[in-house]
Amino acid sequence: MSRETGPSAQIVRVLADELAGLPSGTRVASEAEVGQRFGVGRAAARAALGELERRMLVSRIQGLGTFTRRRVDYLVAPGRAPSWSRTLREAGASPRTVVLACDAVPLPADVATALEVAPGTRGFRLVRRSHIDQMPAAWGVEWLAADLVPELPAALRVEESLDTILRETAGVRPERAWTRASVEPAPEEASDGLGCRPGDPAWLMASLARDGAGGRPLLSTERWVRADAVRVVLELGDGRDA
Amino acid sequence: MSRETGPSAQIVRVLADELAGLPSGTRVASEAEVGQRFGVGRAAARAALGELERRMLVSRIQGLGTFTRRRVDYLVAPGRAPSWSRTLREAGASPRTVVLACDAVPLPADVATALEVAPGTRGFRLVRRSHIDQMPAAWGVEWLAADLVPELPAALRVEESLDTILRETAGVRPERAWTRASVEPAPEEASDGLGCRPGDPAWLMASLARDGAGGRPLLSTERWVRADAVRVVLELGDGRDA
DNA sequence: CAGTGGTCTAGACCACGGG
DNA sequence: CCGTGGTCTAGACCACTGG
Repeated sequence: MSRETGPSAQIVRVLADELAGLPSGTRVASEAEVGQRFGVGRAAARAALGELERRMLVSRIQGLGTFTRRRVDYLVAPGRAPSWSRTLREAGASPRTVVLACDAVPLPADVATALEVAPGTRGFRLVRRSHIDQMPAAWGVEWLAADLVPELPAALRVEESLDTILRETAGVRPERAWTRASVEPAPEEASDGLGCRPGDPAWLMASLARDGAGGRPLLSTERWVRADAVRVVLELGDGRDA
Repeated sequence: MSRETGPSAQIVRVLADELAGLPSGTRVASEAEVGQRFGVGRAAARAALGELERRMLVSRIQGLGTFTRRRVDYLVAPGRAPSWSRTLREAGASPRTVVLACDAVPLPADVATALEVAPGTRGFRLVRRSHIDQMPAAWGVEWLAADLVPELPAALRVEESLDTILRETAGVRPERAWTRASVEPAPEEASDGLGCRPGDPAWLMASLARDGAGGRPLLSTERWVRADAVRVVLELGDGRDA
């Protein structure tokens, strides 16, 4: 263990230690600065910084520089509220969500089945991107029947949280009924929405929320979540164990 | 979309298409061959092959070459059997597990608590590595009380599957009671066991199995699973939804 | 031994973002 | 405009694998 394969491995270790204590968004030395400091060429310095990015310790932005980044914990477990906004706020982050599209359309067959309504029922197709500390972190499509919140577009201009809108306007209590999650290299469609490069690891999460009172399906979502922005933790259990 | 940032992006697309149909383990062109074929230098060819590795389409082994690789699906859901071997065999893979350590020791406090026995109770600390198609895929520690299978070391020399041993020797019916899973850059400890490089994305899965009849805790595990070897899919749900 | 991937240097041009 | 990261070339040495 701890084999040295070259100078850059040592640089990675030194920089990773130094970064450990810094707040999120702090500027990190540029490739040229790292090269001068450790007496290596640009390629070695670049390899070291690239390794830090692969380990999700920094983000590198062309034209801007390299910055420390934190991963926010996002616990998904039965019985927990399905709200992205609230979950992240409780974790100390400042989530922002922007609406990219909010179209009233007939629900496609598979969505209608999941929402337990007749195919072709009017609904909303919502495409949104969520940011954490100004960085894109999640992107995806959400579907819901139109009769739940007929004035959804107007409501979204006032309140970002779909969970809150459903509670206060539709008078329902959304609960996580079903979720499927995995990690995939982001396809181009997703990396565009996430502002990352194709192939970067990302969570693909599909879920269905039901009304706590009555059990009516409320919301069907399929979202991509950047793995370098959110540490998704999934918990399956009978509740007896910590 | 589909912006061209350089020759290597095009090479990636071409090679990814060609690889898509090949069986797992097929040899892929070397860096030199790719460079000659596409008329680029070794750096560009290397970048393209590295990108394919990042996308989990190939494995690259120093001194050997580059080979296609498949990811095996591993569905984790409530009610599903917790057996690694059986789950993967059903997925069409040939799992092998080697025992790295099997020590009879007093169970440490946290494990004893999880297994609901008195601290210091005699138990087995099992360290194992699992392979899929001869490639290391999982590694980790498993704990169980010694009275369940007093002859565990001998039993493991005959039967690889801990699930089978528990069923046939201890007469219990292991069921997944609790699981926590996330994805982390593999720390050095884990990357050694997994035969990958530190920082490669890997699943960290902790779980507890209970006896289906009686509910006694049987097995507490903490395993690392290579994300490029296994496509872990987690499902939380009430069973009403597909 | 030859061939593979892993690392590095030196130098170049480009794309991007901010002043 | 300058500095940033992204890409590329040409060339070198090394570590590892198999025959």
